[in-house]
Amino acid sequence: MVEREYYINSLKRSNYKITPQRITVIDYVKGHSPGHFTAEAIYNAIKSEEPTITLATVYNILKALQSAGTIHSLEVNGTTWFETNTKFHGNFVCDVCGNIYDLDIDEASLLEDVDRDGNEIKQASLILRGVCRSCRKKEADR
Amino acid sequence: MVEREYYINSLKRSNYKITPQRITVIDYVKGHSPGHFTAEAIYNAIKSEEPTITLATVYNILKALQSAGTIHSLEVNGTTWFETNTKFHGNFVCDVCGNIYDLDIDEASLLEDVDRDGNEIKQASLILRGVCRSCRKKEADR
DNA sequence: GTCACTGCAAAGCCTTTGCAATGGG
DNA sequence: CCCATTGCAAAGGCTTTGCAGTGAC
Repeated sequence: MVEREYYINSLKRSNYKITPQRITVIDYVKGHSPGHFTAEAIYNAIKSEEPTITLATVYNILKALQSAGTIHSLEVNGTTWFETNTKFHGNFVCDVCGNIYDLDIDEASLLEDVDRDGNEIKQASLILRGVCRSCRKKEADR
Repeated sequence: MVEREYYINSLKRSNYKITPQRITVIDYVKGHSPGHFTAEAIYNAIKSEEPTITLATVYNILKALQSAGTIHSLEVNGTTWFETNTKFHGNFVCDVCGNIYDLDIDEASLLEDVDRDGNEIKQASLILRGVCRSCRKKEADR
């Protein structure tokens, strides 16, 4: 598992300060990795531990973590999801239950043949949609 | 170029009615293909021709076209972009100028090795981010 | 001591909804 | 004719902003 220090050092390297609120968010996402989180879900999960924190602060922290390169984000149906898996992969979104699953995909083979046309690619995000295994099973049972 | 009839027939096949407003939107996106449009940009572009149309109606029409399978959408920085290119490809978003460019990518080679794990994949959307050729040129000139 | 961060409230942006009137099939 | 669609206004969901007070370094 990735250590708390990894997130802290990355923040420091990008000139962010280490606050208790940031530690709490780090511990939460680190403890639930790999996974996919909305700002609100994180807020609800940690507010008992950090009673004065607000949703705006959670957004602020997630932005800092993202800018430090330790988390990624993806947008699905108008809401932003964050994930600790920064290695390239596919995010499979189930249109039935809304869950998001990681799918292994080789970035090299994906991008090696791309005609970049002079553009500089810094990041790639693959979103797949469909029906997940468990929802297909439920449908079959009806 | 794809004909107007293609969009109209697709709508009919999905039991949508053909209204003047829908024709106007179809003609606009068809005439600007391939390209990437926000609902608001389409609304602004066509409101002189269709003076009573509202943004809500444009959203409604885009939803119908998407559900009929003739356009795709992607979310970037909180706003939805629509495109007529329904063949799989990468959408390269320039983080400097905000423009979106299509990149050819072979879907087969991308997905052939994926362990689908029982999930049914219906759609794939690849968003790439970075700095586009023309913005790199501008940066180099400074 | 300074400047970034927090907490709070309010605003902002994009998109959807509710509803009466209209018109396409 | 009927029901989907339109136009309008208002609401809704998610995210950001402004600002005073606090605290990390």
